[in-house]
Amino acid sequence: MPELPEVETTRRGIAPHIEGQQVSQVIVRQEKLRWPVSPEISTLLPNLHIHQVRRRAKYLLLDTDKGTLIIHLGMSGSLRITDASTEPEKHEHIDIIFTNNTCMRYKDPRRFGSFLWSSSPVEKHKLIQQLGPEPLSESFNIDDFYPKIQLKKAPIKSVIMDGHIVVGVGNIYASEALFQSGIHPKRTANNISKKRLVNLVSAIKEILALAIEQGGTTLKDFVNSSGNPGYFQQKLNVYGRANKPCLVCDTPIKQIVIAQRSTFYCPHCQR
DNA sequence: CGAGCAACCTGCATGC
DNA sequence: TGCATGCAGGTTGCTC
Repeated sequence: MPELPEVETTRRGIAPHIEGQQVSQVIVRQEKLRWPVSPEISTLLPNLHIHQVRRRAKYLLLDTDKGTLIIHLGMSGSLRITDASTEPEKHEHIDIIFTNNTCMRYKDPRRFGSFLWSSSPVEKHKLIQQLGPEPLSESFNIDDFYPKIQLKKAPIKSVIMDGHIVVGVGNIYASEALFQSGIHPKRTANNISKKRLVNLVSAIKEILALAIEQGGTTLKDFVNSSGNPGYFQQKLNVYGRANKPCLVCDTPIKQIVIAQRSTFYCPHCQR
């Protein structure tokens, strides 16, 4: 499920339950994720306090005195808050249990996610260090974006999904942002006017911000729920709407493949 | 170096 | 009903 808005929604859902809490026990039922679960999560994390839950790109960062737990939800990962006495369901691979018996439980059927440990500072960690700007921050702006784009002759959709350029734009919102800004997903990145790229930057910010805002409404269900915020009933204009009429011009939406990922666009609205 | 794509997994919808 | 196939919200790291 996780695109950036889902990860941020997860962060907001778990933070009030675990910030300031002391870990009492960690249970790893399945250590084979995208990478093996770091052993420090079993050996070092117990007895430490979680000071803060942060997000960088689609990574959740749980800070302690001795380092940071880096969690990525991959394609199918989710976290929920439950009680340590509840029985784990299928594919619930990891429990972080706290001294007040709260349990943060990780479920991930496809196991593309990760639980990694970083001795502080986490900003130096291999996976974190190379990340581009946060889409919702000032550091993602046209003055930095435009010159970077001039070096790219890949399809614009691939470029906005490249975490070195900007983080957090996943497959769904890439299609949606390009529709909103009227840009054909296959258009060569360095062949787009600055004016249109200004619109693209705005579209990415608006779409992600709206999705996060709507995700907030699901937070009340975070405890003892699936913990899966889903798609927020967000109105998707093109994603998943192959052959259906464009909501603007009625032209059938097209589905193509770019860089092995399904891509949706309106051949009339997007050039 | 950039671009393309194989790989890591399970679940689910579809078609024969 | 059973089985094969294709597809799925991510990202690294390999090849060319």
